[in-house]
Amino acid sequence: MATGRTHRPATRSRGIPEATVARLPLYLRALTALSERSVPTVSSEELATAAGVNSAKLRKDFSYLGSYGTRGVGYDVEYLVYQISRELGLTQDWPVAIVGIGNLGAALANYGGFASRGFRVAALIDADPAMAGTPVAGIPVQHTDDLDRIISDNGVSIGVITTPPGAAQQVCDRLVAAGVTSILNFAPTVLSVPEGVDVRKVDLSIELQILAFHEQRKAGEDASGTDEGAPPMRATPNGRKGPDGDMPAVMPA
Amino acid sequence: MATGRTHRPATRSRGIPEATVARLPLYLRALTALSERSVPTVSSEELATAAGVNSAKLRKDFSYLGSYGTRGVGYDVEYLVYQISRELGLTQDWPVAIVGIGNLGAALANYGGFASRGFRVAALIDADPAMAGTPVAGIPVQHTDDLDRIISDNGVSIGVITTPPGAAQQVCDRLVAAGVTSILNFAPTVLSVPEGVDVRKVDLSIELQILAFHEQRKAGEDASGTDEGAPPMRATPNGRKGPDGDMPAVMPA
DNA sequence: ACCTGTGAAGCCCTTCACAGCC
DNA sequence: GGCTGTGAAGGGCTTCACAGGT
Repeated sequence: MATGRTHRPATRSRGIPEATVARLPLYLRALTALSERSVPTVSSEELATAAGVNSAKLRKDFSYLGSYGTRGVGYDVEYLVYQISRELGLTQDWPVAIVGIGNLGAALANYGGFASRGFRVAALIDADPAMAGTPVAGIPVQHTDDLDRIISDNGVSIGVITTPPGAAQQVCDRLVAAGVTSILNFAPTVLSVPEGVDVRKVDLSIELQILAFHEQRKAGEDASGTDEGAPPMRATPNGRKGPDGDMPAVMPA
Repeated sequence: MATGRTHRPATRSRGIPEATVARLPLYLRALTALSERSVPTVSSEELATAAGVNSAKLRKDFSYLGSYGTRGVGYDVEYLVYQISRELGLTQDWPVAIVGIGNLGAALANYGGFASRGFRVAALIDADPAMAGTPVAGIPVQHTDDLDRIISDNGVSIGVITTPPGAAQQVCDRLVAAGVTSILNFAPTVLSVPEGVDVRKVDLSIELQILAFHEQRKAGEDASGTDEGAPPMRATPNGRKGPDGDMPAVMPA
C-alpha cells in the first residue's frame, strides 16, 4: 500500500501487477523451504498449497515473470528461487536503517528474518541522547542529529520508522531529504512523501480493528441489539439512517 | 487478508466491501484527532486528505454505512466517530491474548495503541517455563500448558501469535481449539485454520521485499545488467525465457 | 454556492477452462 | 496422462461526474 503525496495510480512496474509482486515473497518462502528439503521440482498445485493461494493464481503470477515451468512436470525449485529472488531485487544487499529504538524498534533490530533475505540492519537511530552508543542487537544506537550522515555513509535507501506517531512525519522528511526512497512505517500516522518515494505501513491497531469487525459479525449472527453506552446526538438529525443500531426511531409499520 | 483452509470468497459481510472495512480504522483515527481538537464538522475532502485517500472513495465508503452526512455541510465528527466505532465493533471490550513473549511479543504487550480502541491485553503466554510469572508490561506471563484455561477464563476470541515460525501452527491449532476465532499472525508461516476463523498476517520480511522490488526499479531505470553471482543452471532448458536478466542466450537478430 | 450520495464507466485482479507441450 | 501457460469471462474496487439536497 503505497501512500504518497501524489497518488500514483498503482504503478504496475514493468507489467508485473502489484498484487503479484505482493505474493512473490510468499512463493519464495515456500520454495526456499522446498529447496532446503532438496526437493527438485514442484507442481503449481503443490506450491500453491504451500503458499496458501490457489494454483490458477500462482500460474498466472508466474506467467508475468516468464515461462519458467515445464509442462507435464512442474517448476524447477532452484531455478525459480533464483528467478524470483532476482525479480524482487534480493540478489543485492539492502542496507536498512531503523529510526526509533523503543520496544518495537529493538524487536525489529533483533528480528532474524531480516538478514535472511539480503536485508541488513545498517544503522539504528534514536532521538534519546542517553541511548547513543548503547548497542542493541550488537549495533550501536546513533543519535538523530547525525541522521543525514548515517544514511549517506551507509548508502541506505530503505528506512524503517518505529518512532512515536508525533515524530514520524519529521523523521520521514529527514530520511527522504537524506536520500531514502522507500519507507516502512510502523507509526500510526499517514505520511506525506514526495513522488517517487514508496511508503508501506504496518499498523497493528488497524489489523485488530478489522478482526474485531468480523468477530462482531460472527457473534451477532442472531443476537442483534447490543446497545451499551449512549450514542451522541446528531447535530442535524435527518431522515434516512444507517441499517441498524441507529438512534431510537419510530418504526414504520 | 484472511487466509483460511477453505478459501472464503471474500465474504462481503452484510454488504460492506472488505476494502472499505480496511479503511474504516483510518477514518476513525483521523476523526478522533479532529474530535480532540473539538472540530465539529468536516467535509469529505478534508477528512479524505487527513486519512490519505481521495474524497470520492471516502464518500463511497461512507455510503455503505448509511447517509451520515449533510449535503452542503459535511459530516458531524462526533456522530461519525460513534457510527464507525460501532460498525467496527469497538463499542465493546476485546480481550486479546499474545502467545510468544519474545522481543516482538513484549513490544506488542507494551504497545499503547492497543488499549486505546477497546482492545485489552488479557493474557501473555509463552512456552518457556523460566518466563512464567515474570511480568511484562505489568502482565504476568503464563505457561503454554494452561493455554486452554487462560483463553476460556478470559473469554478471549482474538489471539496474537508472535512465536517462532516452527511453533505457529501448533499454537494456532490450540488457540482455535480453545475458542479463538480471530488470529493476528506475526510468524512467517501460512496458517491453516478451519472455516469461520479469520487470520490476518503481518510480515515484516514481505513488506521489505515488496519495497526492494520497487527500489530496484527506481535504481535500474537505465543501468540494466547487474549480474552478480552465478545463476543456477536450469534442469530442462527450454525456448522461451523471461524478459531479461536470464541465462546468457543468443539474441535473435 | 456548496457538499453529499450514487449510478455508470473503467480498471485491475481473480477464476475458469482449455489449448499446447512434455 | 499430466501440468503449464493463457485467452476469456466474471467480480470487485476505484474513479468519474452529476443529480439531489441544504
